[in-house]
Amino acid sequence: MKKMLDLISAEVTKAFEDNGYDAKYGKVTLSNRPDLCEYQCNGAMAAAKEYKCAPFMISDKIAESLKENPMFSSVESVKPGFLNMKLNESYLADYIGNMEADKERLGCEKAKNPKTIMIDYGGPNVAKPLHVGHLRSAIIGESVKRIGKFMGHRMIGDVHLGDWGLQMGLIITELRERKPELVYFDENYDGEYPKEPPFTISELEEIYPTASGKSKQDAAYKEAAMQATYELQHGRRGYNALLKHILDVSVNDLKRNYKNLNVSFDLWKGESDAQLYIPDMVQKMKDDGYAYISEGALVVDVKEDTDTKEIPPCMILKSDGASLYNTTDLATIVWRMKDYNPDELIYVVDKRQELYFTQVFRCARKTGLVKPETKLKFLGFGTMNGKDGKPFKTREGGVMRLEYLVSSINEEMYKKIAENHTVDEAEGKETAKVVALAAIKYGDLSNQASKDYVFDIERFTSFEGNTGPYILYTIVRIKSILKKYQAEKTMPEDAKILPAHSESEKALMLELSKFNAAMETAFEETAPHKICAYIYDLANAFNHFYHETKIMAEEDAMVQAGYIKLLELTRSVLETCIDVLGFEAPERM
RNA sequence: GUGUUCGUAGCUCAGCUGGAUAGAGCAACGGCCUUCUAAGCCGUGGGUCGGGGGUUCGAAUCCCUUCGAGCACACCA
Repeated sequence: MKKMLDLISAEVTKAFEDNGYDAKYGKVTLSNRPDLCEYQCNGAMAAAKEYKCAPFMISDKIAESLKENPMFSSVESVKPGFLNMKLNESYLADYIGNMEADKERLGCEKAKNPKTIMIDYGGPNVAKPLHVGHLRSAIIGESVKRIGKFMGHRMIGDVHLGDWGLQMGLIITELRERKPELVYFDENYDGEYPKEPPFTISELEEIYPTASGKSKQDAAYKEAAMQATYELQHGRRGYNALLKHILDVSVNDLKRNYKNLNVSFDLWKGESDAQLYIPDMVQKMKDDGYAYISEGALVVDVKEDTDTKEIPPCMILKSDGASLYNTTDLATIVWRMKDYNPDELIYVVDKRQELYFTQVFRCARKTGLVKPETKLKFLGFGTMNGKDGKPFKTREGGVMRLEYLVSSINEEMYKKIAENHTVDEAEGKETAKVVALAAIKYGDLSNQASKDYVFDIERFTSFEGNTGPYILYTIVRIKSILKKYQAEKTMPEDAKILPAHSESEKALMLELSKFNAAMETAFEETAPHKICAYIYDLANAFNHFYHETKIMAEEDAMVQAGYIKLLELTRSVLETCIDVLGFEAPERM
């Protein structure tokens, strides 16, 4: 279905043309004065200059032309040259009826040219627990992925594990100190390595920080870890077998954690998967004359004339010849292009890495790692701060584990539920989990991704006003009426959505009609917060309607059936939206 | 120092491809549950959109300047 604004714009544009004015002035926008009208066109004021006459002379003519148009219930030309329009109720009801009939898409067309888009989010480190810093990437990335999928694109989410580098050497070294008898450390061993890992996830999570601490104190220990890293990266069998165990144990745990957040990845690739591609890539950069030695390191210049500041070159290899983060990220682009040939790559990363990614993107483009038309997008997000405006920490000042954060919010939520209703404990806990996740995700996504935001647990668990729980509550109310209707009545065969009987019903319909535009905009601007803003408006419109209209008490069966259809559509739209945001609604709350 | 992002109600945030009276939520105050879930609805108070200039018929929005804050600036990731 075409977007409502486009349909209206088409009519208004035609009126401009019929009166001899340029089509470009016919653009219609949502009204910013809902008390006066629903839609407005300001083109007459802009056109006044070109046609050298008073703006209202133009708007008067346009209004006259549109007077008989069945699309509108009123068209007015006002003061300097505004064109104010209200939609005809029957026209609107038809539009909403078509949305309701389109169960799958709810009037939102899929992209005409579907793209393959790879999205890099998550970025957890192996052997380290997820902490609050990983939350935003997961939440935002998941939502961007789902929005793209809904719009018909092929979205491929890659977790991009941090599974390479010194941290692995550290773990191996510490393990060797503790259990030197393990076969992995016997260089002469050439048999099969055991299938069972020599540690559990909790041991692993304890080993890493211990090793990291020791290496800072003890130079010899650090040297050993670096040596282990080197040997690992140069194919020592036992170490690679250990790496596999570390990965397995860690990834299983990560999957469990992400599942709790309703986040999933199509690919569980890591930095280690890119290593294979490094030698050829580096060689090619040298051969093509892009890479050269500067201050001992191999670099590629990425300066551009339009830069307002000096952009340092992109470093490919350190002066000791070792690879670094850049190398891995570039090599990751190599396999992504080779295996998936994406039209676009999106990185959902902390915004502090912006300069770094500018370098990587330019280098990839310059050296031909990607095609000229491949889009590379940096979606930087801001820091999650505590109530004091400083980076979120535990009370003791440490990094807060994500699992801990989530479970403490779950508990708070359960308390609130238990206060409000008498519920069976199992159901209450389950509901608490669902509502808590909505609170966390909506709280994050309703802010612009690029801004820092304050994560205030109290506010998030208070669930009043513009929050996830408010949206869920609205859905639950709708479900409740629908259930009741289903139990007591049968929907007439020819039931359909009727022209609005009240202002609040029309307002609800107008909000519903914005669905396709909201989804499209959110995709184009990779802006989940626009979906949040939309469903908040929609939920408000519904709640106004709800309070004014006694649906189950309605005596006219056709009118009542029309209401029910309207509610079904409202529920579908809300549920589709929260689904792309990455959470869901319970049956009751 | 250079660059960059930002500064909107007491607090947390929308609005920013220029439009008519700058919007929400929280907090404060006042109404609404014998009636589809009051996690709701209705209402009141609260603003020199950091300051100053400019462009324009018209600026929170665009440009310049200034003050203030955050962040980043090649061998970490």
